[in-house]
Amino acid sequence: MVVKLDKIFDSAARNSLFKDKFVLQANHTPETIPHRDKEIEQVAAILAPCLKGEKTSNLFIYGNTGTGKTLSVQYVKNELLKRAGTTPFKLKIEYLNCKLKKIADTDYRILAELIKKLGGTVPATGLPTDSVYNKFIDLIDKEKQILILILDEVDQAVKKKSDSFLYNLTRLNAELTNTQICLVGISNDLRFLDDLDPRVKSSLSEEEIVFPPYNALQLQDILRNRAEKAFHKNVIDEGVIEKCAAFAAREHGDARRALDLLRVAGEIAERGGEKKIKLKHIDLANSKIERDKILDLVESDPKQFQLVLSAILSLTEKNEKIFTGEAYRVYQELCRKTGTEVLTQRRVSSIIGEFDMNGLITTKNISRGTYGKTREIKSAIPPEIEGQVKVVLRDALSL
DNA sequence: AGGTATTCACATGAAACTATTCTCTGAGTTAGG
DNA sequence: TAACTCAGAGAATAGTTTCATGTGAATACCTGT
Repeated sequence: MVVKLDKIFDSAARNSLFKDKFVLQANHTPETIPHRDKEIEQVAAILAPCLKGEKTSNLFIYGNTGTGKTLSVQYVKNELLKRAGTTPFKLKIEYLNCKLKKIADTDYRILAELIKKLGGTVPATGLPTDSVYNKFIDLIDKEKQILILILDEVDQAVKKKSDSFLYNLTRLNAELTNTQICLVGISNDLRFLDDLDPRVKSSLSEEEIVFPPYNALQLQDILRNRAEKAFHKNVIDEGVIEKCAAFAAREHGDARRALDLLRVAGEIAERGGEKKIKLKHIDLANSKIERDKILDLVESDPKQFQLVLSAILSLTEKNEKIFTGEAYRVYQELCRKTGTEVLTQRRVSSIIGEFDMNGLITTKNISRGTYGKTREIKSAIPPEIEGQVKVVLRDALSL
């Protein structure tokens, strides 16, 4: 055993393809952001008045995941702060990601987090929300300053709660005497603004910027840029970058996805003891990412969901087409075996609906005449992963 | 033959219920003055 | 005496059940030829 491990460690140390893997990680901030000049300029133009001590318009930014929204805004933030040292008043810019669970998915938590970032303290729990608001107001209104709040993934914060939080924030300026607040909302859901209270909507989106997805050529640039720093020279085979970009472009131009792909491909090549990243590694990486995504999803689902999925998978073995009724019967069987309580068909039906949403299965409503109307269920899990999914399910359910 | 009525096996929606998590209030505690 | 802490009451939420209503077409049942 020891000998074997030694070998592994040795080879890992010897022929590392990576120079700096961190560059490919999602949270890395590069110095240059290719193909976003126009957007960055727009953002900067809108926020620039804050350098003169004026209140800027609230800004709302849309765009799919991996289109550089967060990156661009962070970049502008840093540039503004660099300049801010020379201004006669204070300029503060706070960035907050509302999606991080357990940190900021209720207005209380978001406020608590903001207060913490601004140097105040709040008990983790126990205070009424209004008093936290007041504390927040006190804290920022103590001195004359301009505060820019960047709320990343605002849609998440609003989806859970109501939009009252945003409403309060937009009205905040009225209560402040010294400080001016500007809001920058970032969201990847284009429809998000539509089901917002009109008052909030108009006030939050005084300005709007849309970040379009990257096309394949732009993705190539981005990848080349980063690959140069991430890998040693000449480790990337001909066409690899192009293929990476093409894959990611298919996925709505998601740059994050492209970088992941390249990184995982690198890891696979390295583990295989190869000196170069080849085209086949991209394919392998693609299916690995896909596989991990599915396995994660399956693993983190609640037990009842796993039971339903097990039922569907065990039926898939036997025949191509599955109907809700059959699936429900097998599911009941499984519940009895595992000693789990049986959910109603109504619920199982909506669980199946959720699987459809996640892309684990596909369903189609069909009518079978006298034999009723039902959903035709097909597993969308690639056959080569199915085995692993089953193992995960078996472990989780201790079958 | 051609038309329409029925019927199946669920889908889909809305409301009600329930267990768990959050928020809030006031009593008790601490610490500073 | 003001500020903090904490337990328990009450509110909010997520997950589920119950009840109600809808649905497309194969089949059964007419109806007049």
